[in-house]
Amino acid sequence: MKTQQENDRKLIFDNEGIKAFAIQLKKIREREGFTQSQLAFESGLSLSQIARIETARINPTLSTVFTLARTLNVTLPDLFNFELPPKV
Amino acid sequence: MKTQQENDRKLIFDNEGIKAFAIQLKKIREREGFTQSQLAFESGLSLSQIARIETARINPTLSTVFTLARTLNVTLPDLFNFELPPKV
DNA sequence: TGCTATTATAGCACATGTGCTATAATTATT
DNA sequence: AATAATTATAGCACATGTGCTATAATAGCA
Repeated sequence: MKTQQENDRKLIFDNEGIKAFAIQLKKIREREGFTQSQLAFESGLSLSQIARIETARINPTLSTVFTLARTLNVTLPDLFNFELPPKV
Repeated sequence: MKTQQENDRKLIFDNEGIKAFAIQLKKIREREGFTQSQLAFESGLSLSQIARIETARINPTLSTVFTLARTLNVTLPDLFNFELPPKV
């Protein structure tokens, strides 16, 4: 019976970066005049996923982020125009 | 017995975007003078993961990408300074 | 040509992202 | 306050990202 993390694999979850992205997404979404619901519908992503991203509960994939950028009609440098906080 | 995809869940895998990012990462990595191996070691990511990203085999998470940006010492707008291809 | 460094593949196990559905909590509107 | 709109949580199932290890393929270089 294996207990959790009995080995040495270390997964990275970048809390600081994920939080910063959450704030940025919310800012851009509101700037572009979308509700979470609209963004979900138009992007094909699920509403729960949008909420999870904006509350920094999850670590989204690039595919998800790219889909958001396309739907919001913003460039990647615009969407990623924020300072990446240092790892704590 | 469930067969694959007997339901309607559609997962997005943004082939075009992932490929564009693969090219960009390789470009930036070489520009910054890293081998895949060095980048892996210094970032704490696995070498296989770096290779998988640069060959567009996988859809990395933001945490992974943020870790790469920090190690390569580039800003996010720099790392994401490429055109997102339209979804086909 | 061989040797070495570098990059790419492969397979496994585990962790987790995502869709879906439902519900709760919060915020805006009247 | 009451209602509606919006956002946040939760739980499940499935797909897949990631680390690890090993090996193969390729590229540079003597």
